[in-house]
Amino acid sequence: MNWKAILSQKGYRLTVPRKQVIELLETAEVALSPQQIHQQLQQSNCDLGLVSVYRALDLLNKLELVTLVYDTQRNPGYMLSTAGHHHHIVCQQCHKAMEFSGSNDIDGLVHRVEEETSFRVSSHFLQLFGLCPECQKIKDAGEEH
Amino acid sequence: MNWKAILSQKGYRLTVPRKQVIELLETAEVALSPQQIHQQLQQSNCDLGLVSVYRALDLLNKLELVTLVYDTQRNPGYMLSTAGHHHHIVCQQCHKAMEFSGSNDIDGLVHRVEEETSFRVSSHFLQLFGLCPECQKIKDAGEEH
DNA sequence: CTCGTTGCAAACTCTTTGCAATAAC
DNA sequence: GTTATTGCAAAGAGTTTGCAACGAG
Repeated sequence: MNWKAILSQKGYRLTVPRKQVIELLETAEVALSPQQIHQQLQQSNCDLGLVSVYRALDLLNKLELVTLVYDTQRNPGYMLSTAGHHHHIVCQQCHKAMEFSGSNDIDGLVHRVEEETSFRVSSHFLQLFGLCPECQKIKDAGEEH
Repeated sequence: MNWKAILSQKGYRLTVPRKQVIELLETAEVALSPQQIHQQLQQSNCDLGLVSVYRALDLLNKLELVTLVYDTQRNPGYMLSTAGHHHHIVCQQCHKAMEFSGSNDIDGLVHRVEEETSFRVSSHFLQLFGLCPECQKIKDAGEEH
């Protein structure tokens, strides 16, 4: 289940910009914004336009190969997605992001809210913010004495 | 616990634009974007600048008198907030938004994720999307025969 | 009277679009 | 060769900022 197969299966081409964006995201633990991706690729001597980054991310997002998350300031960040519906926890300090599967836990809540509000719930967005282990250590060390 | 008291207590002035923005939000069931607020006030012969709407909302948000929610397209919308930490359910059709209190239900999830990921969770963002009762009726009626 | 606040215009950031040149297949 | 895709430049949306004029306390 690799991205190349998915792309060509749907009639999309395996182009250099798409390859570079995916390869960068594969090495990144952190969710990256379009601008960050562009910048980092420039520094790796990949001479692609910012517009292509946007278009690659749009497509990959549409194909559910990447996921869009937000930091606490609501800046967008993209990361590779794994199968299924996932939520994300984002480090407020270094912006490292991890997926977790939380749908089961939310089902009860969704049902309660449906009863309370008479809305019919079709989707949800949940994101946690906090500190990753590394940034906790840094913070704790900084707070000593 | 009215907004006038809160404003003046903190040294902010009770100005016309702030009054108009709050009064509009008091009558609105729907979460409104800065632009929508500006437009609707213009139509009510309130001649205030869009910039003032932004600044009023910024302040009111900072004072936690209004809350910022998003629709499925990630357009921002402001609504009056009630006390405590709340989440929102937003109608995908008419953008009507309602608050619900869900923190208790999420605590278990938060603890599980903290153990799974070793992150320390400090805040979360949860928003549900769906159809409000009215839009359900419209949709169901439209789907007949 | 004083100082927070407004309104305008201009700047800014992020994102999208049109179109000719390019490259995947 | 055909057609999707790129890159540029330009447009667009939404938001922020500087500053003189204004008005709430």
